[in-house]
Amino acid sequence: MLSKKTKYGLKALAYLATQPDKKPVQISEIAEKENISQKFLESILLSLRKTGFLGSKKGKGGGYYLLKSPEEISMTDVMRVLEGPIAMVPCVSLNFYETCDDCPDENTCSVHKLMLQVRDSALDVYRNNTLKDIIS
Amino acid sequence: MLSKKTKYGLKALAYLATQPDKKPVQISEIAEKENISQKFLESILLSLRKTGFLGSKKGKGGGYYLLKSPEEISMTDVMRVLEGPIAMVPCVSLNFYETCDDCPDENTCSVHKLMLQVRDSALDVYRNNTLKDIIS
DNA sequence: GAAAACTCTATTAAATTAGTAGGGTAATAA
DNA sequence: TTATTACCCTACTAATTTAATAGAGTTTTC
Repeated sequence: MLSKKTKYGLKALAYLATQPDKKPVQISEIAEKENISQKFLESILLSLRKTGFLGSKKGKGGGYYLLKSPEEISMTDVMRVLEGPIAMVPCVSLNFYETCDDCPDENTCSVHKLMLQVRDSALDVYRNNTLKDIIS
Repeated sequence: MLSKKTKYGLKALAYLATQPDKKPVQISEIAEKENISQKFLESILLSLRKTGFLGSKKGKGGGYYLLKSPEEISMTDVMRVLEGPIAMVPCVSLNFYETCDDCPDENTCSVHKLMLQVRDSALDVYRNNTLKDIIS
């Protein structure tokens, strides 16, 4: 299940991407328009800023804005930052790999075999979508 | 993230699928070989029996066995029973559809658009894999 | 210098997960 | 028929994660 954090983060990014110019948008505006708890959104935007997706400007007339253009923002990167691993089990994760403590051999594990395919198919989707692709 | 329930359920099904004949296999044997808590496995096998994947036999020499041959068991069905919805958000779920309370319009929702593709790609994988395909 | 807006820390309520405990019931072989 | 084996069921719980909420603090800009 997709976490609210990811959902809200994606919506906020999409909202910023539809802005005509690069003028900062206030948290309160995004929160209201996208029906998101302002405080929760605050922490999400903060993490998107720390990971290089957003810039922020303080003071009057401040807010958040995209650091890159929407077509340069890959869903792969966004999902990894917001949701974490794309794989459904750590033993098939590219960026968050871990061995399973219960599994004696990955190569003969049926779960591994299936989840590898699921990961690849999900990666395909994310790699083929930038922020520009998903805004209406 | 894949739940342990699903993981264990898949492993148990795979274990049963590799049995030479259709002789019932005891819970204790599967639990031991696959490193699964016996009691937890018990509840998982029970749900697989109630949903028509497994048959069981009581008494001495009893246990669980597959009701169909491995190539007739689709991962789509298994995943839906063990893990629940394949979609990451209810608004793109085929079997567990729900509207999002926060979203005014699905058709213009970026999250919806992206998750629809993810669901379809996952479904593709599950539809193309039977139990037979994932056993080594 | 005051208002606007971002930043940070801490706390919490609810939900889910992954078990654990323990007894009860049914079927089979001997 | 009787002992054993193995399934069946309910209830409880510890740990973790999620989704906030509260409130104070800091920085910037007009």
